[in-house]
Parts: sequence; C-alpha cells; structure tokens
Amino acid sequence: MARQKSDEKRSAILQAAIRVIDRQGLGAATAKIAAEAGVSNGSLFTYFPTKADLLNDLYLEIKSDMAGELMQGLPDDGPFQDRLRHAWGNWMDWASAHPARRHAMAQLMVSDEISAATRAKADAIAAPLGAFLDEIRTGGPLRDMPIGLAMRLIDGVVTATMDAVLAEPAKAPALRAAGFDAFWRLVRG
Amino acid sequence: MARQKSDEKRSAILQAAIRVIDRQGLGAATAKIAAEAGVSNGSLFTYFPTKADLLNDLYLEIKSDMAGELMQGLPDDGPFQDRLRHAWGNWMDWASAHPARRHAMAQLMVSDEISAATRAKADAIAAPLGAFLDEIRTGGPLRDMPIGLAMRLIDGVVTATMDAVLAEPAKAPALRAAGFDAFWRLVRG
Amino acid sequence: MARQKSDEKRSAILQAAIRVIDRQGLGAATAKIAAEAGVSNGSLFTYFPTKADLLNDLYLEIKSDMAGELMQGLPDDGPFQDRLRHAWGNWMDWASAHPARRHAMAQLMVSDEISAATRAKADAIAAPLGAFLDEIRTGGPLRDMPIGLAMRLIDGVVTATMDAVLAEPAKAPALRAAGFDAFWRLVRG
Amino acid sequence: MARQKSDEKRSAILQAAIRVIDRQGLGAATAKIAAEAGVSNGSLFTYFPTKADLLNDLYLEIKSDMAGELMQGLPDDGPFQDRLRHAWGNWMDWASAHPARRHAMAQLMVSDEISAATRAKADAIAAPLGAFLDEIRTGGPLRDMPIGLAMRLIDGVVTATMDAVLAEPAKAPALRAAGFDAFWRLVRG
DNA sequence: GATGAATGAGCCTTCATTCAT
DNA sequence: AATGAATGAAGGCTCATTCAT
Repeated sequence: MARQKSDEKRSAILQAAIRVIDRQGLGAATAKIAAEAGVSNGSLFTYFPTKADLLNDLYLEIKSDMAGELMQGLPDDGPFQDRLRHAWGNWMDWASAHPARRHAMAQLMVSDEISAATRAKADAIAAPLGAFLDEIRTGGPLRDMPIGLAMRLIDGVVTATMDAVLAEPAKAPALRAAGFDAFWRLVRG
Repeated sequence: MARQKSDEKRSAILQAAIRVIDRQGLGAATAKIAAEAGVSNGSLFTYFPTKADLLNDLYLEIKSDMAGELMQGLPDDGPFQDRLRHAWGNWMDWASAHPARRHAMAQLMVSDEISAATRAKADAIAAPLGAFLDEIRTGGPLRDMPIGLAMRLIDGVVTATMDAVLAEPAKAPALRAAGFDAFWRLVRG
Repeated sequence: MARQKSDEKRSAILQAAIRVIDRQGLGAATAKIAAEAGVSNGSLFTYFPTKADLLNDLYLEIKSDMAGELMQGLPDDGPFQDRLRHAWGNWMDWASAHPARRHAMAQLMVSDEISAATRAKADAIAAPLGAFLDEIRTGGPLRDMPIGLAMRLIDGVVTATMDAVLAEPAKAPALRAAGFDAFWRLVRG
Repeated sequence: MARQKSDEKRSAILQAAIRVIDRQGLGAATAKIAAEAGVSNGSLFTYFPTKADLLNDLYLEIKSDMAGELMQGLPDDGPFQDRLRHAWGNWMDWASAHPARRHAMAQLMVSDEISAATRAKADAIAAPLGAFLDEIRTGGPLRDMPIGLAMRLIDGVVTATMDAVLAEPAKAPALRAAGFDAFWRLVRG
C-alpha cells in the first residue's frame, strides 16, 4: 500500500487554519494555512477539496470541540443552578484557553461559505447538549419560546460574556460572574 | 454647490455596498459595488481611497442609521417600560425593514477590516443613546456591571431577536414579544 | 471619457498568441502571450474574457486572414485553370509568408476548445470563397459529392502541400507545382 | 512470466489514454488516464516515465494498429484497383470502428510533444505498407513527386474521407465511394 | 512492482488600485 | 471630477512527478 491520509495532518491543517484565520480573517490564503501547518499547498487539497470545504469542516471541528468541553465533568444531578454554573465555567474556560478558536468561530458564524447542511450537522453534533438545553428551557420562562429564539438568546449572552472576557482578560472573574447572573436572570429570572 | 452631487454619489455607493455585501459577503469586488451604484469603478476611489475605507465608512453609516431609527418618536418621559418597549419596536422595525443592512452589519461586526478607531467613533455616534443606556443600566441589575459587558449583553439579546425575526418573518410579532420579555428580565429582572 | 480599448492592442495579443502557440502549442500560458504582446497579463483578459475566447477569436482571425489573402488579385474571369492556379499560388504564398499562422491553425483545427458556433462563423467568413468553391465543384467530378466531403478533400490537398512546402522550403517551387497538379486531378481529372 | 501482467497493464493504459484524450484532449491529466485504466496514478509512471513518453508511445501504437488493419486480408496480386479498393475499405472500417483512436490520432499528429524520432519510427513501423505505397506511386502520376508530398497527399485524402464519414456515419457508403473516386483520380487520374 | 499521498511549480483568473483621457 | 482601461500581485486549484509504505 501507499502512505495513508493521516489524521494528524488533517488536524494540523485545521489547527493552522484557526491560527491564520484568527490573524488574517476568512480571506486568508490557503497557501499560508498550508505553510503554517507544515504541509505543501498541494497537500491541503488532498484533505480538503476546496477552501469552502476546509471552512465548513473547520466550523464543525470547532463547534464539536466547544460542545465537548462544555459538558466536561458536568454532574448528572444536583441543584440545577450548580450544574449550570459549572457549564458556564467550562464555556468561559474554553474561550479563555482558545481565543483564536473563538475568534475564528465568530467569523465562521456569519460567513456565507458555511452551508445550511453544515449548520444542520453542527446542531446534530451538539445534540448531547440537547437534554441539558431542554432542562434549561422547560424549567423557566423560556418554556414557551420558539426554540430558534431561545438558542439564539442563550448564544448571544454567552458570546457577549466570552468577548468581554477576551477583551479584558484581567477582569475575567468579575465578568464571568456578572455574565452568569445575567444568564440566570434570562433563563430563570 | 458642487458638493451636493458628490454626496448623492457617495451615498449611492454606500447603499450599493450594502446590497452587494448582503449577497456576496465582504469579499465582494469594488467593481461590482460601483456597477450596482451606477458609477464607474474608478469613481468609487475618489469617494473612498481604499476598500477598507469604504467598509469602515459603511460600518459608521449603518450604525448611525440604526441609532437614528432607534430614537424615532421616543417620548422623553413616561413609564420606563413603555419607553423601552417603544425603542425595542423601533429596533425590530429597522431590522425588518432593512434585512440587507442587518446582514451586512453582522459581517462588518466581526471583520478585521474595521479599525479600533472606527469602532470608537461608532460608539460616539451612538452617544444620543447614551443617556437612555444609562437609564437602562442604573435602574436595574446591570448597575454594577462593567459597561463593556453591559453593552455586549444588550447587543446580544437584540441581535438574537432580530436574527430570529429575519429567519422567520411570519412569526415576527410573537418573536418580538418574547424577545422583549427576555430583554426586560435581563435589565430589570 | 477614459482610455478606449484599442484595436491595436487586441491585434497585438492575437499576433503574439500566434507566435507563442507556434512555439509552445495550445497549452501556452496566457501570461506568456501577454508578455509577448507587450501587455500586462491582466490586460489580456479585458480583451478576451477567457483563454478559450482568445483561442476562438484567434481561429476566426487566422481563417479570415487566410481567406482574404486567397482572393487577392484573383481575376473575375479568364480560363478557370488560370484562376485556380492563381488562387493556389496565393494559398502557398500565405503559408510560406506566415508559417506560424499555419502551424497555429493546424492545432486550432483539431482543438476541442473551438466551439461549433465558431466553426460555423468561420464558414460564414469564408463565404466570399463560396462562389469560387461552387465553380470548382460544379464544373468537375466533385459535382455530385456531399459538400462536407468536397471541402475536406480540397482542404486536405491544400494542407498537405502547404506542410510539404514548410517542411522543405528549398523545394517550394517544385512542391507547389506538383501539388497543383494533384489538386487539378482531384477537381477536374 | 512476470512480464505478461505488465504488458496487459501497459496496454490498458494506452487504451485508456485513447478514450480520455478523445474526450478531453491532450491536456487530459495522467491521473484521469490511470483511473480509466484501473491503475494507480503512480503505476502509470512505471510504464511511461513521462507523459510525453506516453503520448509518443500512443502515437506509435495507434499508427501501427492502423497500419495492421490496413493490410488485413489484402490479396497479394490481382488487379491493382481491386487491391486498392480493398485497402481503402479497411481504412474506412478502421476509422468507423475506432472513432476515438482516429480523434486521438488527429490531435497527436499536430502535437509538439511527438518527437521527430517518433515520427520517423512510425514511418518505419508502416514499412510493410512501403511496397504497396511504392506500387501506388510508381504506377501513376505521383511517380516523380517527392515522397514527403506524396505521403501527405494520400494521408490528406484518406483523412478527409474518414472525417467526413465520422461526421455523418449515416452516409458512410456514399462517402466512402466518393472518397475512393477522388483518391483514384489523385493516384491514377 | 503497486499504491496513492506528497510536493511545488505553474496556470487561469480576479481584483484593488492607478492613470491616461 | 468621471471614466474605464491598464496594471500586476495574489489566489485557488491542478497536475506531472516523486517517494514512503
């Protein structure tokens, strides 16, 4: 047989894309991404046929990475507020630990290159969060709200806090706490 | 005088940019924008020295347009909740009436082309809202929150509702109402 | 107004294309053609939106050039054989004077880039030859032959002689004469 | 022995090349040819060190295939016209049976990739035809003509008829007959 | 020998910006 | 000031060829 496509290489390209997009935006050259990944520009296209494919896969990658982190060490029971606070902490930790991912994600979120199919797939990936999300909604005022709006509101508050933290890392603890209070008011207030 | 005509052309370019960016994203060609504005590609550069300048000015334009609409017919006094609800309605009306502006804005918000100076200037433009914003904050739980976070949270909730409305225009009234309830809980809950 | 597209520049590109294709074949780079024409690579695309367009226009250009030369100084009457011999001489003169055109043409003839529409247009351009061609056919054994075959046969004999002349320019006179004899036998033999 | 398998593979590549070139021209990717041959792209290069080699070998292959078919069942004696007509029929049969080969050949004929050495070798391969060709020439008006021109003329008439037949297969019998008459006039008229 | 991933030069085309008219 | 052709640096992608497995 011949050399097989390596997951490490694929992953290296994706990680390089995050760094380069963080610096240069979605207009970043594929050649730059390949170089950052330590791969020839031609190789990038054996892993991602198209720049759009790379972007779509990157979106999925970041989303599932974030979703995974979010549930990290989340207790199955206990007071709802405690569990929510735990998830909130995970969320903020993720953003603090990976500012480039958060920045790249922010751009991918509004990009026209990301297809509807990819967005649908991303929702499916985040399914594990579904049960938790249901608990968030059903137990409070978001109960009767269309799910699309509920998700957007939650995302809005989370994102706002993350960005505030990233803008002023020094004040992270206070911002996290204040953000959580706002979040709590939104979902249980 | 000779300036009048220029302002019209400048404005035509800005409006054309909104439409083209709505369709093609920030990567849209200046030539396409010029064509949509009914202007030669060369002329675009007599009004905006570089594409980045165009984008920055566009950001300012949309932001001030939105800010202007927001205060439209806003009573100086009366119950706070009524006035807030009025402003909320204006906000949603603006998004519903100008989906392309909202979409272009969403992309400009995360773009690296928009300078810090421009973002600062935009805040200044929105100054008239400052007093109102102060009232929103000081009268409730946002009181002790860093202003950066407060603004981001408000923007997050507004944006979430706008996008939900634009995604499902048929359900606009219910979404507006539900969004306002969430907003209210955030600022006064 | 602005600079207008210049026919000279368009023509320079076409002539450069002939020279470069003669040397490097149809795979020649557009950048090389532009350089040979003394024009920036970008400019080539303001005159020909696509490489395929350039090739198609080139085909038309050479064909009409050749057709024009063919009728040069052709007497309207007189013995048929004399007129045919005159035309034959023009044909060979053209090939001898413009070997690169002939070589480029040979490649364009068999290229898949040349559309059916272009080939049809080329036939229309050569229409002036139509009357003469009719006279060639109707007065001899080609009379009852499908026109498609007749044209191909004539072209085959002409091309064969041209190529023999280009391969051994030193023997041009003898080759021309022998070729004409063969041609004559074909159409009147 | 170990060679047997190799010859099959080599042949498969050559046949695949014919099909792919017929469809996509000489610019066809070696990878596409390999795929069509059911072989890995790397393997193609163990049989043909470069694409140019593949093309040159293909030229030889088609030429010798055609030459072989041409003499098929050709009687050693009998009236010259009968034998020539038989050969003519073989020629047309070949083109009708293998349009892709004919099309690929037409492109190889004018390609710069085919070396002078290859063209010489091709003539050598067609040597069996040499005696017959001599008979064609010496018995008629082509007698005193440079051999290069004679071969080109014969090829021109044959090719013209083949292409007419391939363009309108429905009229094949009439075209073949008319083509032969023209051929006869050329060589014996 | 066979395989197919890896390489990187090169290609066509686009586009922001400049400049002749 | 307006126009649109001219410019040339990129950019995404392809492909012949090499090489690890």
